[in-house]
Amino acid sequence: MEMICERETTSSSSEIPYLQKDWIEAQDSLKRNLVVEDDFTWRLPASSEEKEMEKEWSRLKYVGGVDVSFSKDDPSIACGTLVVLDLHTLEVVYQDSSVVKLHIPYVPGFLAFREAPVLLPLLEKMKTDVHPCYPQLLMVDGNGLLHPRGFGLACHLGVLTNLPTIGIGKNLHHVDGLTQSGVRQLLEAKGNCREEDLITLVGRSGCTLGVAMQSTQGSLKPIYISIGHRVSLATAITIVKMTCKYRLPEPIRQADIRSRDYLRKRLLS
DNA sequence: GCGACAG
DNA sequence: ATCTTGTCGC
Repeated sequence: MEMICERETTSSSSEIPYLQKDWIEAQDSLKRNLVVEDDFTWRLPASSEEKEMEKEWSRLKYVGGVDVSFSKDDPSIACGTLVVLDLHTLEVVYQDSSVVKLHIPYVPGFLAFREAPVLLPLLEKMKTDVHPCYPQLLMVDGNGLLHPRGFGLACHLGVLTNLPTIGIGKNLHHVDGLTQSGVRQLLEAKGNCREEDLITLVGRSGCTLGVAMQSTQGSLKPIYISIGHRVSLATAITIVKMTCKYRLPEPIRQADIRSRDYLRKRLLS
């Protein structure tokens, strides 16, 4: 005789309500290790004559980017991709992908539990191989502090890998009273919280959660930058600007493109 | 109660 | 995330 566990069937918003409690605990637990200030050994690239005087290893050079794409036929088939770019040339110097079957659904606010298991092995592999291009900083397609509990995918990956990370969102996650229309209004009103091509995202609580940046002249649609781990917002903005040839910073864009190509090649879809 | 909700 | 063609423009 086996016990039949009664499943929750009244909730239409989630198939697995009992797990979310565990997920929230996990996020709160990991968040205790979160660092939201500059905390790294390298410095930004030299811009002038000081170049000759500096040691190469002390400068930020290897910037990683991660993304996950999905099969159009089978949405549970995912391809995680890690790329590393040379910050100076913005060329891809390392690339790795892995196709896996996912069993965890996407639930807003819990993206990390779906995507981190795909991405972490790619980073671990590089680290155990002591690869010379192991990233000094990681850009993540997903938010960091800009999250319902202040601990999005970028923070999650940062804490688990102990890497400095920056969160990049392509759409605004409505959090702490922030809305797309509100952001658009601020973008148009070239006065208040706006400085040049970016506006600070301050939630109802008064916390600064990130910035919306019009990274390219041609695109009205901003990208949303937030702290991941061990990088201040000001530094995050500086680094994102250094890598934006197009709307998305190159590490994210390249991971995105190559992830999709890899899946297409392997599944002929 | 209803709608909103990163990828 | 993914489904989708052409098209306007530098």
